[in-house]
Amino acid sequence: MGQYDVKSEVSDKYSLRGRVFNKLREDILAGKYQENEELREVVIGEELGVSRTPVREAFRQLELEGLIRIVPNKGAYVTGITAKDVRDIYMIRSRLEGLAARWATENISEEQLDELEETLCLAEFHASKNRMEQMAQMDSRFHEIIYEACDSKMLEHLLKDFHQYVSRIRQKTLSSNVRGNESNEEHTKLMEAIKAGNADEAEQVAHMHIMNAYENMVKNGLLEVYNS
Amino acid sequence: MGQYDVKSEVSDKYSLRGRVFNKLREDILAGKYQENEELREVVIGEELGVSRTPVREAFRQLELEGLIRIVPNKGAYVTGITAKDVRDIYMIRSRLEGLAARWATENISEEQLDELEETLCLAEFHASKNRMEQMAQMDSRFHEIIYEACDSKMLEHLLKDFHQYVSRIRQKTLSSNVRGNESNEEHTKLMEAIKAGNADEAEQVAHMHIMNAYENMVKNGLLEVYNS
DNA sequence: CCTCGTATAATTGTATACAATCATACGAAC
DNA sequence: GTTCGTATGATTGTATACAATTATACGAGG
Repeated sequence: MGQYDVKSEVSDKYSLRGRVFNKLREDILAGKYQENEELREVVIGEELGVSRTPVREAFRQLELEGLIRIVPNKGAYVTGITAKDVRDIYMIRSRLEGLAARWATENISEEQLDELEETLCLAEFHASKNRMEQMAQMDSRFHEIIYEACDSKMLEHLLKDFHQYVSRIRQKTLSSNVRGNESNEEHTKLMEAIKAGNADEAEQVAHMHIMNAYENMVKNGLLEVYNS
Repeated sequence: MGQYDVKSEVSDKYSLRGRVFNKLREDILAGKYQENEELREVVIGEELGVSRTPVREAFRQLELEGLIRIVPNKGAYVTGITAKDVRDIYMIRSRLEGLAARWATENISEEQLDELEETLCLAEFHASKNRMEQMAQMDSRFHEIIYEACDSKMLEHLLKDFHQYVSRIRQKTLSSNVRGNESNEEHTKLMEAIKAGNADEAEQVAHMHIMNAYENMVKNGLLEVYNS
């Protein structure tokens, strides 16, 4: 998602620009910068030991990714996330995850199905031991497998972008994850629909899964950090 | 949407980079370049009377917009669209247009509702006179009003990106538009659902509208230009 | 005739220099 | 004291110079 993009393989990792891009994205998603904090080209350049040119190019990409906002002749600022943004993302994701589940049902391979089961099993294990960090990791992996299995670079890219975007939230809300079991149950239902080849069911279950996740966040007041 | 972005206001129009970006985007969407045609930085720069720096920055953005593909140390190439890309876009759009219709139902203003009716009226007029070019313009405008009315910058940006992307197809298929009346009827149903405040109905109708548009393209063999 | 290696040219990647724009500080006028 | 205008500095925007990489041409060897 640049701020909402449609189709690219991004950022060769070994050019200076690629390194700047990846480093800044990582830092922003990790919460290193404050919202609306200004990023100066020379400062970032000095930190990474490069000139302004690759930094500027990385900035342009980060702007389209939606992570920073560039004001002409003024500067680059880290974008904030509002409660409404979070809502929008979850609603959009719910529809797209549904579609991904449908396509995954039609295209998933034996190996991917296997990995899905394995991931789910591990998630339940970690949930039972109350290891929320690892449980969340399995949760993410479960969704990623579906993105890959849906066999659409376009949809996969979109969903990964949104997922990344939302991970900024997780940074703040992970601790209070009380939805482990519920989430795993829904994953199980989804996997069974996919396994049974029931695309309509899979789409519906995946859709509701995201909607429920959002409802849960609201109910538990996890969005109240975004007051603006 | 760069290739799939999530949230940006793009490209200040008055910088050289912004001009390069807009010009190239326009040209690519208008079909000025062949698929996989190489874009050389100096050539583009000379054409527009600017140096390589703004051209390179524009390239980075166009890559994220999905209009070109950059191979490190090699060059920038205009991306092609395959029949599968078209299918993916339409399926994704069907879900997102549905969501946009839902939100529009909840947020649309009197003025916007008015403009919607007016646009629809004009579309029917042009259709009756067999003026497909103008009819298509009204069609686009109808959707745009909904994008704006849905009151979500994020969704609006996504849908406009996809719409733009798909407009490359229209360039090739507009002539054989035999769906004018059907399309207008569906628009009417959608508008009435919005007017009645029936969000569920609006989402469903908008969803089916895009699905039908796609089915129609397939049925009429309009995708056979994309053989790859 | 084909294959491979090297040399040359062309192109992209990065750094730096300069121009344009914007922010701040200071002082004059009221 | 407040307001406005100007001057200075800082920052971004663009152009150019140089480095690194890649493509092409050509010839030697088989």
